[in-house]
Amino acid sequence: MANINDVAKEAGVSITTVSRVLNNNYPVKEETRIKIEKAIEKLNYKPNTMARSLITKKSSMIGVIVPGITNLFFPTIVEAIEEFVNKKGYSIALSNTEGDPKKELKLVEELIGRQVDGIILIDPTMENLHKRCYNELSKSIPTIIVNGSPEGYKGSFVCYDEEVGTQEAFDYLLELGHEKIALIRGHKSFSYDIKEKIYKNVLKNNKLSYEKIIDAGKGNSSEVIERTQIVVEQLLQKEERPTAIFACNDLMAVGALNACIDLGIKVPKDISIIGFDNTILAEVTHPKLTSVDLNMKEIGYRAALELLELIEEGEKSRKKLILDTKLVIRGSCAPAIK
Amino acid sequence: MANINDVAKEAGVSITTVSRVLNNNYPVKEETRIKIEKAIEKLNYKPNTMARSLITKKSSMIGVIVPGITNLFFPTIVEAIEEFVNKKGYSIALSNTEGDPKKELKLVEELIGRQVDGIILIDPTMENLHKRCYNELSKSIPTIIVNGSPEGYKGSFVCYDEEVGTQEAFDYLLELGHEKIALIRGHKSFSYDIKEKIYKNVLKNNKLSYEKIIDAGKGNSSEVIERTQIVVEQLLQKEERPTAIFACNDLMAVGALNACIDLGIKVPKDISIIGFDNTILAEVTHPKLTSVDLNMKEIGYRAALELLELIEEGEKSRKKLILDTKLVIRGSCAPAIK
DNA sequence: ATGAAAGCGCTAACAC
DNA sequence: GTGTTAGCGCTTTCAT
Repeated sequence: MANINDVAKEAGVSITTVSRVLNNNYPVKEETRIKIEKAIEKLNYKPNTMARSLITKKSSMIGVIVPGITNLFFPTIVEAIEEFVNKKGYSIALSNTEGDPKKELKLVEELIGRQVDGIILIDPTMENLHKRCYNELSKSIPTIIVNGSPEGYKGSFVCYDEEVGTQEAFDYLLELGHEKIALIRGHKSFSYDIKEKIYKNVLKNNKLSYEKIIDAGKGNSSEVIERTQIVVEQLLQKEERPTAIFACNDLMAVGALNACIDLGIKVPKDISIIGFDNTILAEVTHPKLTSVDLNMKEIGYRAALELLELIEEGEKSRKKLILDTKLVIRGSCAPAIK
Repeated sequence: MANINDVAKEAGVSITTVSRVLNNNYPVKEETRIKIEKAIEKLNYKPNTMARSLITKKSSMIGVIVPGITNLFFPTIVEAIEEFVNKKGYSIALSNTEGDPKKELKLVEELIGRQVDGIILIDPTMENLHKRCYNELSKSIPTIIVNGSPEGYKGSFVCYDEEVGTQEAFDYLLELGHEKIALIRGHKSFSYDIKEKIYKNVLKNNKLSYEKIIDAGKGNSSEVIERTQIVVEQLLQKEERPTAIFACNDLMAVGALNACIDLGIKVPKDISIIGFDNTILAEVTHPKLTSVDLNMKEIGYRAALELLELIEEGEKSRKKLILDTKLVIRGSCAPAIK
């Protein structure tokens, strides 16, 4: 690969002058500029970003860390980040933790070694968050945490208000007259815990005695659908049936829906099902799922926006951004049958 | 940020020695090593990957370019790439072209400027492919093209055999006795064209006179579902109805399915629907969709494997890898009613 | 308007 | 086993 020296030689000028036309930051005689541009063209020269970054201390790279690219809503966040950041001249380095706290930490180190200008950490593990791993980090490099429990984290973050969104979903079910509501959740995660907490509050505050919490196990891909279907079928064959099911994500809602269809139970006439995350799945089922929208696109956009501000204007103060969720009403809920 | 000089000073040795314990490539006295390790720890020193790469001419970065992260199957490929490559000590830089040929070219240049060790170009635009934009590229830097039409491209690639997969799907419908098959496709793309070609061949070879090609328009997200639903509803209300629908992707298959459900047409009893791509959508509908699996995970894995081979062992010869597709039979197809 | 030279943080000859 | 030094490709003073 040709370097700046080759170009300078080819054009018969010094490397300084080449650098000047490259960066267009000092006056260069039109004639010289043209000579240099021709040389660049001829040699197919591309400036070495790394050498440049070494001096300028700016890599124009943003590190983005996700727990899993195939989780249905992360691509939306990542796309929004990429779009915004790219317009401002940055690229993204994407890493996948697979939910492993150790790998998460390792990847952060790696990104720092690569001199990224900032890091967006999407849904980091509770473990690392609780160990306060990221407080120091956020002081040494611009960092935004997305959608983690902010608990104990002293840096900037953007998240959705899971509590409010959950509450809104339950309120909707209550309005429809449901008194026997089951909750489907997955294995340990802050997100499930908080929903369970609200669920229990709702039961208490409304003096509802029916309480059923079902665990659909681990994972975020299609196997959760099958597993949910099995446990929900068991639930529905017991004597006291819920009139509504609150699923902690859309995958579980689909599983619940399939269980109903297979048992000949009509949704929403006999049972209402409400999902969470409002992924594309909610638009695919029949009936379409009523689901809580997390506004992932906006979250990605805001995270990127805040990060670039942090990078370009320095940390003025910690930013906490809590975005609204929105209940998207489709066809999977109906008034409770008395 | 501390640098190697700071560490050397702190430990009272030369930077060379520090470099040696960092890379663990030359013998260093145990005592000295410990001193240095302590200094590294104390200063929270992380080697600057860029400076290192400048010398070694190796960035350990792989550039991955996709037309859209939110397309349902790209995350699967990307994840497979990330997983493999990461084990071998590489990271990935991910860019999104949004299907724009200009942006695609720009992003390639950018990655080269960043000194990536190799590039995986997923589903590049026909436009750039036809302009032979990537023949030179593949000579100057290890490059794998995934899933493009290899036509005219002289470098290495891995793709699935769309023709065979499509043929297999049609054969399956024929076996089931279908003679009136409609095709739903989207706007111009190699992938749609090839399916249409096979479709027409099938009709000709089997002397089938029913021919219906429906265009569901652009895009790869949920709006395609709605649009397909509308056009399919129109189709089904005409006098001569197909007994089977071949959808060029799962989104379109879902749209077709929804159209049937809304019109009270039973799937698969009255109409069979076959999808393509075998995304998670195929497992979500009811009935579940019979769909052609493209083996995206394997594709990602093989692309990464071939690329690293290219990088580490040099280009021995052009590799063409054509992977098998697999028809996944679920519940959306049944024998034709006569 | 242009060039010479220093130096970003690191590795790799080469000495000792 | 350790240090000195050159230099990767570039930007940036400082001269001219």
